[in-house]
Amino acid sequence: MRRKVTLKQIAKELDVSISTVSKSLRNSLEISEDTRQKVQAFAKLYNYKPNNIALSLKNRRSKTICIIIPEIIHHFFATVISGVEKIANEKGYNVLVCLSDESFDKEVINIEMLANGTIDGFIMSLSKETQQKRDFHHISEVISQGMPVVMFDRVTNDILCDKVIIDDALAAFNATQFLINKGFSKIGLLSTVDYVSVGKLRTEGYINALKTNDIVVNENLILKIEDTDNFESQIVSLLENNKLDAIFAVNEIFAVTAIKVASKLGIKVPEDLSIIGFTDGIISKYSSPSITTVSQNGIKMGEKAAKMLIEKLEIEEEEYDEQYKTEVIETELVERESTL
Amino acid sequence: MRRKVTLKQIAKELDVSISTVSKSLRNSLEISEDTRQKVQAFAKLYNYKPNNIALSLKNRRSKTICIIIPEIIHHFFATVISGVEKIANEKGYNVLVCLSDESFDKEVINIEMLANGTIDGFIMSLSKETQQKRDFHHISEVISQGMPVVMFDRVTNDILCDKVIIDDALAAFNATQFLINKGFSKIGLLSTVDYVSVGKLRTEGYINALKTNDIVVNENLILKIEDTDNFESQIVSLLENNKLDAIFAVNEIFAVTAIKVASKLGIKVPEDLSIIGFTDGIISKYSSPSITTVSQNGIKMGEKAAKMLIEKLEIEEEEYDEQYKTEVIETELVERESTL
DNA sequence: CTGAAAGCGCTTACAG
DNA sequence: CTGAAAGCGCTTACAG
Repeated sequence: MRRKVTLKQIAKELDVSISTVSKSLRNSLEISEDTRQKVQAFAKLYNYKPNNIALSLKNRRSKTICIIIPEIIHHFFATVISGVEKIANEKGYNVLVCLSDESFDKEVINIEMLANGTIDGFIMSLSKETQQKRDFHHISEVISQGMPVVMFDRVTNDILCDKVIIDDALAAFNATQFLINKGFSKIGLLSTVDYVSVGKLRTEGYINALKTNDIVVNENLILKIEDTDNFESQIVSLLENNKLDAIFAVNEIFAVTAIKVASKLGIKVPEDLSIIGFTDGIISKYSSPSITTVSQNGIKMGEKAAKMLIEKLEIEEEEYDEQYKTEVIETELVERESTL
Repeated sequence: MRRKVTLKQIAKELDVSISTVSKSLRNSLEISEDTRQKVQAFAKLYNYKPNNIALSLKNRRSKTICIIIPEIIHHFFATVISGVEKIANEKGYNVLVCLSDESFDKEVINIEMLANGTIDGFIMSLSKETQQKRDFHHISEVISQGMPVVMFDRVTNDILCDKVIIDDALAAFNATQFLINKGFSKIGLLSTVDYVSVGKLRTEGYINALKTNDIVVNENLILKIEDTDNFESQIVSLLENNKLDAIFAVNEIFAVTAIKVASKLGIKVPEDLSIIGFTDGIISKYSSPSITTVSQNGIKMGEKAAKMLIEKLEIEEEEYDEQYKTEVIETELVERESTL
């Protein structure tokens, strides 16, 4: 077991100073061609690689960014990670992925643990619990210390920072309108509880679409699902008690579960019931029937978020003007088999 | 924008030495109760947090580990991450998640980038390309420098290190036997190309089960899928040209696609065709019909891998004996709707 | 009880 | 052209 070689060791072996070694390796013109060659050859032989921790300390930046997501089960978040990774790696940054598991405490711990030099900035989507508590002190704390933060998807107006979102209300409006255009009027909604920002916005879009088309909003057709574990029975009642034409679901888990429930009740999708989901994930793609859905383009969101963050990181201190932008990424409706 | 406060600044403010501040904060008994209190109060007020990078440099360990996975689309890998995160966080380690995207080069770059101080050890599953090339120099390099590596799932015998696997051949044998016990003999196999270690082993298990039961192995019923993009048509031919009783698929994407194809061809699952998949992911759970599958217990694999890695990291240098273990995690067959 | 010094591994302004 | 020194932020053995 051979330990990693350091500048010091090379200097000793070659009987020159550490400075000379360092400069040689960085191709400084100060150093004679001769020594430079000698040092570089030796370094190569011993496979020298600078210690990144030492560089981080010296430069006061680690070239690592962290993305915090609520859970990995939603494929959308996985695609955002891919987008972030892509841009970050292109620009020479590492990406640390952290999971908050929808927990406020885990979010706080992650941030506090990493904000002390380990990483240069955060990209994050709020956990459910954080959105419910509306406690964002851990985030404002970090921002006030000069660490850039970019929020995506589940964001809050209470924090000033760069954001990458989609127009959730508009996308939901369009999806609902799509169903209305097919001639449907008894349209059910499977949404989350209201404190989840995107759930709330998507619900608004749905309601707006109905109102715009003079369809009476029937609260009985709206399910706000709190617990992800046992909502199948709620959907069963919804379908049994109402003769629905269509369903709009705010994520793909809800959409695919609606399909399962329908098939058990002998309701055919799409013949008897059309279903639109949200997020173009693997479930929507591989489900039978495959699911018509609002594509969020997580890759693009991730790329954009990473770009914004790195831009902030590489800006000169003096020109840092605390201007925050909110980028809205386009969505599109991907038509598949679950709608007529 | 208030920069993070350092020991130096506290020392200056309080007119004591840096050593005194450091010791006070670490509750050293050397320091008088009085100064200790004073320093701690001040530190709290200014929300002092030690700089982790400086600590890493000093301690020559970063308390971060890295998990490299081939792709995040397979839910199995996501569950392994959860397991690793859980144990790592309990033990005060950060987790860096890297994606190799099944690419050899990305794997090499990730490892080289991080092996210089940023992280203390790796947990990894080999990329397809790496398994195909059989080039593991980047891994042996890192191991020879004294950095512990734990491989999981897609491993190789060419590298000596700790490993966490399942008995892929046995699990496949059992799944196939399960189908045979139902009275099926025309059983198709959807596998990967042979260089993917787990695909090969699962294929072996399938073949063994057939042989053990004196069923002739028919190569026409075996599909070795190379490209994940366009294999639907291959499955179509398989089903059209052969009257199958059942299918064993080595991952859930293949299994769910078989269901889709079957339903398009008017073949009913499970009435006309039973299907067993591999990996208990969200697709298997939410598919209609839901899929009977071999559960790999990714959480447990991740937990075990993290435990083994951290154990190696925290062992005293002298007692480090280069003993490598291979842990085999139990699998189980989860029966759902896709089999009779 | 307090502090100066050395060191983790590096870079760079400065002196010679 | 080469090297000693200072410094990034911390810890700790040692001196006083």
